[in-house]
Amino acid sequence: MKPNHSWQSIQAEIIRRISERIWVPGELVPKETDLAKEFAVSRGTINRAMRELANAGLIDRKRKAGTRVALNPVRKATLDIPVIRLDVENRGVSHKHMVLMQKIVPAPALITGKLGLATGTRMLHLRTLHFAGNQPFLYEKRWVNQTAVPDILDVDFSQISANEWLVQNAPLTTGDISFSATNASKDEAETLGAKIGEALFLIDRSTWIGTMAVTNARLAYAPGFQMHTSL
Amino acid sequence: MKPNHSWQSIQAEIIRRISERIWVPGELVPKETDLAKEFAVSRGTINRAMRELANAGLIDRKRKAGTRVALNPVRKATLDIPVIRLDVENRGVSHKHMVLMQKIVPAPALITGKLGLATGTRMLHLRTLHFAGNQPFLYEKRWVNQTAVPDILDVDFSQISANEWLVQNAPLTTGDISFSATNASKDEAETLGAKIGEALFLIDRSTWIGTMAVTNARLAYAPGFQMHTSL
DNA sequence: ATCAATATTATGTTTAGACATAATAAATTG
DNA sequence: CAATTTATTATGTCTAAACATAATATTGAT
Repeated sequence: MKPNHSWQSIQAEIIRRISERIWVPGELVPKETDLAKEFAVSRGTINRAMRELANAGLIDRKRKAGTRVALNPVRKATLDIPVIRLDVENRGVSHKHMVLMQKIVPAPALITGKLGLATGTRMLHLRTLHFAGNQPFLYEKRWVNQTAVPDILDVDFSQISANEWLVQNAPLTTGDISFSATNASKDEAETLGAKIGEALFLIDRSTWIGTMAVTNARLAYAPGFQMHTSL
Repeated sequence: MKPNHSWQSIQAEIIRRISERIWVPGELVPKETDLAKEFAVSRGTINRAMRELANAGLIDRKRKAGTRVALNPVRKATLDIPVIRLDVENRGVSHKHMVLMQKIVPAPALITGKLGLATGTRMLHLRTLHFAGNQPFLYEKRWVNQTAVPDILDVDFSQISANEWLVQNAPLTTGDISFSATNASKDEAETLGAKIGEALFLIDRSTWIGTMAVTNARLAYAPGFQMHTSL
């Protein structure tokens, strides 16, 4: 039998029924076998269409209990976290970076705490200023666990930024990110060409390979920066 | 034949091979039929395991050309955008809100511009202060297109916040979000109990149903707010 | 050699059937 | 009646086979 409906068209129809309240939030929707009959497709196709909507939080599915339209659909925004160089270049300007500091010292407790390392662990500390064209774009303070990526000690960071080296050489890390706002310190203001106290967008990211802590980066963006995405 | 490998265990193994560089970025990986043989599963199971990795940007797949490990894996962070009330309650404190202003006036050009409405369009303007426990949490300035959701004019916003009403009554909107940082204005500082100039985390969100603009919300979070997610 | 037509191929989708699993409902027991 | 066991059921996963589709590779014509 040739399919009159692709899983994508069925998914679109399901979304329509939810958005137009033909299927009411909190209520059961027809089961897969019934929908399969209605659309004249196999159950697998219905399952494919619904599975992604469940992942997206639009519907709640439970074995035996059936499928319900979510009461409070949690909207999910996906943020692409590209390499900083590509992030800059995608804005249509050239990227360059400058290493302001590079040393191996015992990391502060704040950092070892976040990464779950012993206090006083000696780590590679880097401060890098990234430029978008001639404008300071991002001030990066990074701590790297030498034990996790020993090769990093041989890297010439004037050639490749630590950010990019790590993405290429320690891919597929797990991690967590937090976004916040902070008033520019004197150091940050001078480095980014901002005024002291000016509001900066801040990303704090810690990454691990398995359970091995790799790096913590504190990214302070120049004033006016916006991170943008669509729903 | 009973499966020795679930699609998830296969996916984990693929991830391992990529992260441990057994499969090198840029290089072709074995084709589905070969992997199916190796893991003694059907091709469908391999496809299921790989498809999600392709969506996640970890691998690039092309018909006939095969599958390659992505050169610059773009990490994707997914942010849950829940109803503000649930966001607060998930932090373990009670939520309440207070409507500070409610009026129907011609919207400023900044707003109509973002939403693609005619300049001077009369819109419902709301200013709402959300509390986490007794602490101001979020100052919301919202513009609503009455034409898109006429029922909103009858809503008692002391009972339900505009945010929650819209999530429930105008679900499945598309939209875009931008995140930034701003220095607290006098109004914002007084409302949120912050100091003038203090750095505030800002979310600006515009939503549409199809091509019909629904609302623009400017959410200024109290100092210290962090938005958190994992990779 | 260059360009267009054709064949090949890896992934994409779908089906019908089967069994697994989790959650509920029903039946049974104390 | 409450607590436990058993049956039921909707979703979750998997298979083997088939056809569709988009790229690439090859062939053939100019």
